[in-house]
Amino acid sequence: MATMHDVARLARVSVSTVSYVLTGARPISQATRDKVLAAMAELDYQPNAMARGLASRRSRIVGLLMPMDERGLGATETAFVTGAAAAASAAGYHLVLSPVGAGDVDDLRRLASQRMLDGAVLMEVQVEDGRVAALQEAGVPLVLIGRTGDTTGLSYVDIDFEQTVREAVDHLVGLGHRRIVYVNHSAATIAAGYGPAVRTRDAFVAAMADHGLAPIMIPAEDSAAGGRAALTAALAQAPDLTAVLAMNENAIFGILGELATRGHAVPRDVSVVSMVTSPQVAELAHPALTAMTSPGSALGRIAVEALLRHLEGAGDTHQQLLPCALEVRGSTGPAAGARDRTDPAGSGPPVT
Amino acid sequence: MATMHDVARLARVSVSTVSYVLTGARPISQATRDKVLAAMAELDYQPNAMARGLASRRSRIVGLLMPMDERGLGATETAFVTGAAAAASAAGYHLVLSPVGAGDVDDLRRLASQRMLDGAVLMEVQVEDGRVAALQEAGVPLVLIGRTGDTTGLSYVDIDFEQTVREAVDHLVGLGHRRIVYVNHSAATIAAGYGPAVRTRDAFVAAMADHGLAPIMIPAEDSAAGGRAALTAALAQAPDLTAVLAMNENAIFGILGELATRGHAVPRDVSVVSMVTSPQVAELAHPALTAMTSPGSALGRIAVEALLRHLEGAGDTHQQLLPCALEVRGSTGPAAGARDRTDPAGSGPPVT
DNA sequence: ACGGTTAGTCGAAACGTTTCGACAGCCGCC
DNA sequence: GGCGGCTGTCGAAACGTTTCGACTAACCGT
Repeated sequence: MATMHDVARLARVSVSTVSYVLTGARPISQATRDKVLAAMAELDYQPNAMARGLASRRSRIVGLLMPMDERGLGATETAFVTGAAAAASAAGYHLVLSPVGAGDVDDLRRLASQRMLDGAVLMEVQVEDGRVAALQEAGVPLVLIGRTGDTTGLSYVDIDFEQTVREAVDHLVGLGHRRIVYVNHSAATIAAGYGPAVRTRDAFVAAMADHGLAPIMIPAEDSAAGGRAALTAALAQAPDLTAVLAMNENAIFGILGELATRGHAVPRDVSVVSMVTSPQVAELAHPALTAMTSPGSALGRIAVEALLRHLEGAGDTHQQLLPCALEVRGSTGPAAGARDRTDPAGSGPPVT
Repeated sequence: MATMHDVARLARVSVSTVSYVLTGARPISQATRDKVLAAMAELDYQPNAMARGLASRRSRIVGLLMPMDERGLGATETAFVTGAAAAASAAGYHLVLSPVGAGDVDDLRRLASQRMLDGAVLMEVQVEDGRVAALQEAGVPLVLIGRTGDTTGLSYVDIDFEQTVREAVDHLVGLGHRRIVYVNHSAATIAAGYGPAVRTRDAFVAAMADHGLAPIMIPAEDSAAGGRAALTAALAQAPDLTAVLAMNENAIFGILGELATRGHAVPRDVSVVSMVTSPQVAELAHPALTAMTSPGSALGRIAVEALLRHLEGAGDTHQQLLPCALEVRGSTGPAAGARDRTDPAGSGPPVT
């Protein structure tokens, strides 16, 4: 394995000159540069990452911190990971995947003190998330995918849940639906302060209120069984429901199954919209799900790019919300009897 | 940030003594050890990962190399990743995620020469995979998830496709099915030498032959649309099919959708078995899919553990096949008319 | 003609570990 | 009772970079 010394000797320059050619920290004449580059090429030189990291105090490694609980990742979270990995790689950085949840603050403190990470991207951020303080104390720049409660001075990228819920509700109301049930994550998840669950809940209440409608909300465990149970509960609470808006990628199939079991046809009897969903998942259902398509890998990419900008010295915070895009597929249609009904809220007829 | 020097000074010992306490490379008296540990605790000392890596020529970082193409990862591959990350983390190693496919051999050569990786786990291994040679030349230990064509001297963990296909076919034949269609990955994927596609194809032919049955095989693009097209093709080729065995996690929902569209009830008219599938995905279908449950995160964990054993100096190769476990759910049942039929192959009646 | 920049290069000192060689003391054993 | 072999510790030399200070030569404006 060739070192800088070898390159310097072959090019008949000093080691520092070789370094300057590589880093550009000082001007180097074209002639010298060419000699050095030729020597590098001949020796097939690659800088030693550890030595570089030690001397420069920059590892060129960023961490992707995510809880690694029970069930692994959904399709949406997986897209964050691949987007982040691709962006880091494209910028010449490395991405280490660390199973560090909001609870593992001690592990994180240890990790951060090792000076292995130039910066970190946090996934699955809770409204109160100890990881933020731990990293800040260790002086590790960070960007969130998601948001804590108080985001002053913090950089984040998140889904614009307010906007997403509003569009979904508008779509359903536009189709004439009035009795709309919102199926969220589990009660425990909501209580734990999981941002998407909390924010969509509030946004749903607000969006329904804007249309003069009463919000009906049911929590669901993240599983097909949870979805079935949720739909059963929903029908008990609102037997006349005509639409379901679901936040829960895992429960949605249980909801569809239970609807089928009970003989409710989709979308004739009940319309279904899935929120924050990847197109692949939406296509799995039959009929394919009308869904709010999540920005997916773009979110991971933007987070990493913002982090790298911080590492290059940019001091400003990057705060950005991306909406999910409504993609109408086969699971939504006009509300049963919508044509016969007057529309006191004034939401116009379905736009085509 | 405290360094070893600070610890040494506080404990009134030499720097090397502190190092020996940490690494255990030489014996240290209990009294000295206690002094040093106390000093470390007081200063909240954490070793600098870069310095350690440089001096020891071991980064404690392992790479997880996977192509990062179009569609991202399926649930099964995601499980590999989380399993690998958890195992690495538990052993005090870090796991870097590198988008390096079988084609990006030059990138990999560069990465390997940087001496950042102590070892690597390869995912999505092709039958001919240039990454193996690149890593071997760079002297980077590796473990495959999957297999190349020639595995002499190579460590790998893979799914036992032969066994898995055999069990799936036995299950269907045991239910009286004779006309069984195998839906594989796309023709291009098979042609590219993607191991799972090739091995299951061969295993299906063999398993069917053992039962005296003719294999019917259809490739499918990895999408719902691909599944629909495949089923259409299958029915054209074998209108009397009673069972579908599908390798393709993405196509399976298209197959189910097309069956529903054509009025074939599952499992009354057609039984469906999904291969190498995670339980969560199997539960998404209605009825829930009878499936060969993939070892999931265990595969990633075992691969990393084998790699770390190599790094600790173990010279033997680790070659292991894990079968998928048959989990009978609602998508399989007796073949239509099976009771009236004699069974010349001697496969007994369905076991209950 | 002269101080003041600037471009270009060099040597050496970090960076924070691990590891090698040396050595002191002690034990047990022919 | 000298000797080989342990145990425990130390000092110093790596490991392969980056970066700082210094130096030379050329060039500028006056």
